[in-house]
Amino acid sequence: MKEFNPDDTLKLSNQLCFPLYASGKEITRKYKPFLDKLDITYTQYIVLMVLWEKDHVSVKEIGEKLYLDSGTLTPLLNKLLKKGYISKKALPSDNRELIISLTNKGLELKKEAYEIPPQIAKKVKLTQEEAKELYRLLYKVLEGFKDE
Amino acid sequence: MKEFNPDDTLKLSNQLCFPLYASGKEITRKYKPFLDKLDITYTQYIVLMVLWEKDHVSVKEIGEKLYLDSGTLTPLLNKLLKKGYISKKALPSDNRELIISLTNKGLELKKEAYEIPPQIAKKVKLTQEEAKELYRLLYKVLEGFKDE
DNA sequence: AAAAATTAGATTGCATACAATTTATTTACT
DNA sequence: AGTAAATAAATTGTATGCAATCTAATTTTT
Repeated sequence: MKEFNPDDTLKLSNQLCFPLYASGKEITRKYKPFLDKLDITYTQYIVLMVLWEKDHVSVKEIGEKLYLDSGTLTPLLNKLLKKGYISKKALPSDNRELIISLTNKGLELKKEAYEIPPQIAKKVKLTQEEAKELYRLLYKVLEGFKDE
Repeated sequence: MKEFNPDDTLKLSNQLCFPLYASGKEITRKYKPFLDKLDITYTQYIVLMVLWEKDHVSVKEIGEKLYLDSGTLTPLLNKLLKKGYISKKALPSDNRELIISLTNKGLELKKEAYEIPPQIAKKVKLTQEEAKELYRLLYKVLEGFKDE
């Protein structure tokens, strides 16, 4: 029978957090060569993904979907604006809300992005079932964090 | 039978990458209140974890274990040095290598860190089996990335 | 041994992240 | 209506994270 050693809990190899942190970092890195061609970053890409799925959303809504706050989004949206992919407009019924919309150029970009997910999927060496289970577990972690 | 729609691949909800990115970000955020008490950040914490497990390692070795490069580690190690948790010394047999060692203060900090992993584990709402499977899958993703 | 190639860290520049604060606006309350 | 509370973004400050480049030291080649 193994003795319990408090040191063990502090081993990198015993922490779920570390592979979560590292794989999150590494997978976004895999996107870089593909996103470089579109001249956008990973975070800009997921913001565009939100818009491609549903146009005309507030900064707040983008932030909720992506777990990002205005400190990250404000400058990032300004970059997308400068690149001509989005436009901003205050909501008439509530001037505090800023509605983000895709420009034609931003919409066009979607076509070029189609190629990306399959290429990344190829790099992730999991079976269909494993990928599905990983997906389920990650969302369970994320959902579990919400009620605190 | 469902038709295949290319738009579907670009939905946030269909991408494994996004929950990986988001959960990695969110779980490190959960550490903040605990690490604030020790006056260290998450990245500083995992560097110390490497050292707590094996003292006197090179910057390169730390980087390999944590998937971080010198651009991240150099300034971060300088902060840990300033706080008095580590010391630096060039390897006599190879002056390019910088060996990082724990100070007594850095070693002492480990005792205060014992409490942290169990507290985080409590926040992750997974069963033991799920946590284990998630762990396995994440390492499989990380390992799969290595051979490219 | 001298030149070329490699390697370990440091540096620079750009892009997040996020806590905390501020500002403008809107809603709730008396 | 007038003030207080709440809300959405913007701003500020600190800490990564990484690509690209640079520098010094070491190894490999010729």
